[in-house]
Amino acid sequence: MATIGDVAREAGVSRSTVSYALSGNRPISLETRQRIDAAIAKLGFTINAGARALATSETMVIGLLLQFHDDEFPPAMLQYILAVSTAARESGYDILMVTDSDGPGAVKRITSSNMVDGVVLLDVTHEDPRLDALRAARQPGALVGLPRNTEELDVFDLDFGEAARILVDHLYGLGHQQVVLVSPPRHVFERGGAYGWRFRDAAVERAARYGMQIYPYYGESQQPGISRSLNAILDARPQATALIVHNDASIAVLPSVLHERGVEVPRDLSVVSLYSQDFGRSFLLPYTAVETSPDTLGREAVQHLVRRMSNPDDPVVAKFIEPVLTIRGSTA
Amino acid sequence: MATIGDVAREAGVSRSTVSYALSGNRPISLETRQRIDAAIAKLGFTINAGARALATSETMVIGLLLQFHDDEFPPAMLQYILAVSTAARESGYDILMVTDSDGPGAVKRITSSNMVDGVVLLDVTHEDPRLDALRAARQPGALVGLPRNTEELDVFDLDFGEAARILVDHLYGLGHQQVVLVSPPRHVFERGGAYGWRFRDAAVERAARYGMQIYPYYGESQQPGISRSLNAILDARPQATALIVHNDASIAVLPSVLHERGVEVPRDLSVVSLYSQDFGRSFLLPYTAVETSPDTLGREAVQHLVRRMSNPDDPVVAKFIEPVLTIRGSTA
DNA sequence: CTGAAAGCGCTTACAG
DNA sequence: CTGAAAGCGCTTACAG
Repeated sequence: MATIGDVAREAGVSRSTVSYALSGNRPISLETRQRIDAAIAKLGFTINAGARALATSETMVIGLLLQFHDDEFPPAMLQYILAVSTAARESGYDILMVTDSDGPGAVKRITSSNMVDGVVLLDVTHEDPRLDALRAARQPGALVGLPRNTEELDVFDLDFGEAARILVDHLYGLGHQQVVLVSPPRHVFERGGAYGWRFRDAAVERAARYGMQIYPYYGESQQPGISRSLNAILDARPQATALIVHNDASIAVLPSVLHERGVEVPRDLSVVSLYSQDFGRSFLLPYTAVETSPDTLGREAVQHLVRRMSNPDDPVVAKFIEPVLTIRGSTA
Repeated sequence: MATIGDVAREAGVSRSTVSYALSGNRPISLETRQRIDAAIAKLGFTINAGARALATSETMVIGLLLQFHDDEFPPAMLQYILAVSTAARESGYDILMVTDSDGPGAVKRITSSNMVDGVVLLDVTHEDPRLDALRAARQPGALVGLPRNTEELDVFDLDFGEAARILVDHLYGLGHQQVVLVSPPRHVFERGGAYGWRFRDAAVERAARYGMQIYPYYGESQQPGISRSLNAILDARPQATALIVHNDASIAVLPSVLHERGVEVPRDLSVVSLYSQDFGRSFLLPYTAVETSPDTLGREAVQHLVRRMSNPDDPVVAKFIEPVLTIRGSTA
């Protein structure tokens, strides 16, 4: 492999001049620049990323930490991964994707060995064990999901409380008094997926204020449990006129469950949910829903992370994406 | 950050001794080793991955190249990603995940800048433009999917031809004479997804040999097109007694389509398909099917890649995973 | 506008 | 069993 020294020799200049020509960090005369460009082309030179990283202490790599839990729904996760990856490239960064089951260990490993300039944590839980490792790291991090203690950390998430209020308001405005809520699986709550209770608690509180009856249930994440649980819930609350589904796996299955029961939306039952547009298109979900915006979220997290790398002392950010309701005519 | 020099000073030994203690590349006396371990613990030393990579020319990172096409089904892709990531960690490697839309450019970028020791390409097409870039690289690669020209490259894929024959044989053995085949979307064929025609051509040929009628169709990948196309296909071939579905998005939707049509499996129609067990569990697919084994495939690709890194002159490998039929009672 | 030299944090022949 | 030194391929103050 050609090195910067080979290029320098070929162009008849010093190595530092080649380096400066590459980085643009100081003016180079047109003639010199042309000789260097010619030498680079002739030798097929590409800069060695590792050597540059060692000299500059910048790897131009962002760590992406994720764990795939059985109670998650794959399509949703992939949306976040792609959003983060795309946004990172747009800022000139590559993605080191780490899926170790030992999350804290993974954070420590990639940060303390200086493999990355910063870290994005996906699917952050209430008491996420990775956070201490991240706080101890010299690299900054950006979280997707809301932990109990956000100290020192930049946080990005949908405003699930507001999402719940928007959906309850929407149903209340249409006169619904009896509403069933299907939450994420119990497992998600147990491992601290705060979006579960943030949504549920806000929905319950809002409904109470209006004097509505709301019946919260855990949904399931794996078939045949999903269909079974939806049927059981609907059987248990025949008087309910509306359904709020905050559960990716359940909403994906809902159309066939309702069809099988002979329930027509919105004639027999109003349905609202939360999911991204892409997700809805994959699964033919014609429901009025709050957009979950994994693209926006992933992109914001990366962009803020990149900004923080250069401005470590900026104030900590907690950004909650404004929920937007998309009316699709599934309520009456 | 503590460096190897700090550790050496703290332990009262030379930097080389610390390095050798770390790598285990030469014997160290017990006493020295203990002093070094104590110093490492005291200083919280972690080796700098970039500096080590520069000195050894080994990054311990594998590049994972993928592109997400609209005509693909997210859950299947995520299975490959996780399999590759897990297998890599088991061999001590991290994953640099690259999703650039410019695939060849991405291969060139990460290989020529020495960011990775090897590359896994997902979703390889018949005339994959990334292959030339890979052949030009000094790092080895492993492909998942079968290109026209496999020269110099290690290839891993399911044996789709054999999978087709197994399914046709199974239907023939049960006496079926009129069979509909739903292939991947037309787009997949057009961009060179060889698994589409490898399966279809083998199925057609096998059926012809038995004197069976087989009717191949392209499926769709996005709702509402998927349901619509399945209905159109079934309408067009009322005489067919069996359905072979080689299309992730279509098989996921099939249960609800058939239910809606009042078709009972296997009483009214026999159904066979290809999908992984995990995939079937996510979508409640009770069909007799060939297992697609993304886990095995991803793992094999990584393990061979790691082997090739140390043995660059081993003969090229083309490994086609043996299809295994899982009987789930959806045929009669 | 350009160059010589020190330094980033490691590894590994070479020597003892 | 251990150390001094050169080298991996860059960047960047310092000097002119």
